[in-house]
Amino acid sequence: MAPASTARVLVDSPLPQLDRLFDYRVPDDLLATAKAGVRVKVPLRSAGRVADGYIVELGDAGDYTGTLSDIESVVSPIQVLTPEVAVLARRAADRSAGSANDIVRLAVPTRQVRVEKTWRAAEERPAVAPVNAVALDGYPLGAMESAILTGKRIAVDAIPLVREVAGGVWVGQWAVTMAAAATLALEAGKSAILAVPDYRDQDQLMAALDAVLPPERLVRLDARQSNPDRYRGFLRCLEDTPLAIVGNRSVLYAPAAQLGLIAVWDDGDPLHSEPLSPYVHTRDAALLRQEQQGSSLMFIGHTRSTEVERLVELGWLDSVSPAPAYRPRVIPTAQQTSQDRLAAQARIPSTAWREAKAALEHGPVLVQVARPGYAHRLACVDCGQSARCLRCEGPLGQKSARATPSCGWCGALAADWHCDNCEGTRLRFVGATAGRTAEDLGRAFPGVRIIVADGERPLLSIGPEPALVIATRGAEPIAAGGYRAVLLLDGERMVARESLRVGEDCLRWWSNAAALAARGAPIVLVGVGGALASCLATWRQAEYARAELADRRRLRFPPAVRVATVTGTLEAVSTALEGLTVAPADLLGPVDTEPGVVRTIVRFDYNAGTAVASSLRSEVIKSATTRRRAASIKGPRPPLPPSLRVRFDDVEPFSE
DNA sequence: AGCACGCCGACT
DNA sequence: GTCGGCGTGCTC
Repeated sequence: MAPASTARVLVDSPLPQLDRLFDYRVPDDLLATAKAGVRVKVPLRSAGRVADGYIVELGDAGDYTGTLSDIESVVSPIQVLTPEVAVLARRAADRSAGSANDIVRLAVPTRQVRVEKTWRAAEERPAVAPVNAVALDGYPLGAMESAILTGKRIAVDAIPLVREVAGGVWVGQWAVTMAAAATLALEAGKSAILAVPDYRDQDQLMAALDAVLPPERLVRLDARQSNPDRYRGFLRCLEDTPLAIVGNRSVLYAPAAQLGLIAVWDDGDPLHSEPLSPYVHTRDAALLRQEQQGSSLMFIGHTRSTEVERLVELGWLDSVSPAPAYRPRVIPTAQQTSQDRLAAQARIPSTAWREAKAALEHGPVLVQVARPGYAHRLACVDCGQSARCLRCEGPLGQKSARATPSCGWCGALAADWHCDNCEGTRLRFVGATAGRTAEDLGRAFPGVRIIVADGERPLLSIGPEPALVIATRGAEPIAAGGYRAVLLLDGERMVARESLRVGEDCLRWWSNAAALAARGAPIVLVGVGGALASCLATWRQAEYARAELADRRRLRFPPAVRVATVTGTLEAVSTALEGLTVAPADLLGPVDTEPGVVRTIVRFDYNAGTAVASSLRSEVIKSATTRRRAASIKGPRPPLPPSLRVRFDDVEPFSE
């Protein structure tokens, strides 16, 4: 067999028009090292002489008929872009009208020559001992085991308790469940990819994994590591030994020997949403990779996102619940004034104050508060309900004090607005109420140790001693043995946020805090009623997701449909949308975002996704290769018009 | 992005 | 007759 002398190369360039494979000839002296997946340098007539890239495949040239250039050099013989990841990058990019390169940049860390040398020098790697799976407690016997071993896709309700995994180290039980699932995959000789939204979750999961796996089976991959650490971990993933690979969203693109399990914790957390182009959400990356590699897939959380609920209803995911069921003791409370003067000053209702006071005899008490400040909104003067667009139910806003209110989603002017609750016609601004301070709260519990945890004062865990822990939502420390009581104080303010996902988010914040309580400890939800409060109290988060999804179907909002936001000059956006001949797709907008820039939201059904993505992708390429007009004017450079930008499945425009 | 090719105004 | 302006298009 003649050695393959043609290589198809993915050139590392952010330009959308270069996002395809280029054919190069492999010169004889590089035949030994020019394997699929290696980094190479290749000449590109323009774009600055030589470009970096990866060999994606070897063998036959494509349909290109010109003379091929030679690969200039092989940067390193390590095959860092594995075939699976190359395919995944292409698919993820295609689905979101982006570049495979942008995904590859998340997938392959920057090269560290020293690290690479050490790794290659360690030729004889010690044989690793087989892994013994640990029992998966708290679920129907065998349900999870068979799902993981037979490549099923499941949506798992986490057990809302904390557990001690080592002397004095406590984690959420979800982490123990995920770690046990990973041991099942490893025992079967397969790798596991475990994705969590933030570093606090990552620490918990690592602690749970440390307790059940030897260190040589465990790899952490995340952006906070130093470059050498990250590259060292990455290289270990390239070895043949199956590993548990832990990280945040980009871990979904890690190379993994014999991938057997993908598990995603708390997929509703917005940190799973990738902020870099092409903005692929962890959940979507997980779904793509599961489909491609046939591993098992597990979404686990205390709440169910509407996206996961949709997949459950489609039969794509099977629901798994704990057995025996455990339900935290949630006490919904109206906002009634406390008898105690200091508690009343801190606006703590009497029920909450009494529960906390009693619990503080025995251990720590968690007080969850909202983050300070939130955006102003318009509401009906008569009944106080949030003002919504009569056409699409989007939130109304005002550009200036005298301007006619308009919809933040579809841009429609609300000139003859009337309240759909009480038929009132007058609007007013609702301002933020001053947040309660730690001092206010502390005064209501004289003599108690106060601990504050928020963005500025992060705190991962605390001991079992009595203390009042005041934490902003999402920053709650884990208490050894669990909190003796949990007060969810600012529910009313959290619910007032203007967002499509506000209900889901609140339920998630409250449920995650409630899961930090000791078994049977009271969890007091203050000042919130309705479906949200009752779903929390009955611990039926899936039911809430079901109702929420039904609403979104009625309104054609994501995730009942998919959306793409198209941003740019009015001219660029309208040209792009004229080219979009796909039905069924409808448009919301255009609305002005900043001077000279408009945004239109394209809504379409899931089965139109491929067509919409490829159509918008070709418009992006067209716009990137033909916009030259503004540069011709002499003198100080005019602000260059932002090129056409497309972002799929972003819910942010529905959150203003 | 860069860089080459290509078709109209003032120059040795 | 050419030198060179930057609009247009391509990159294996």
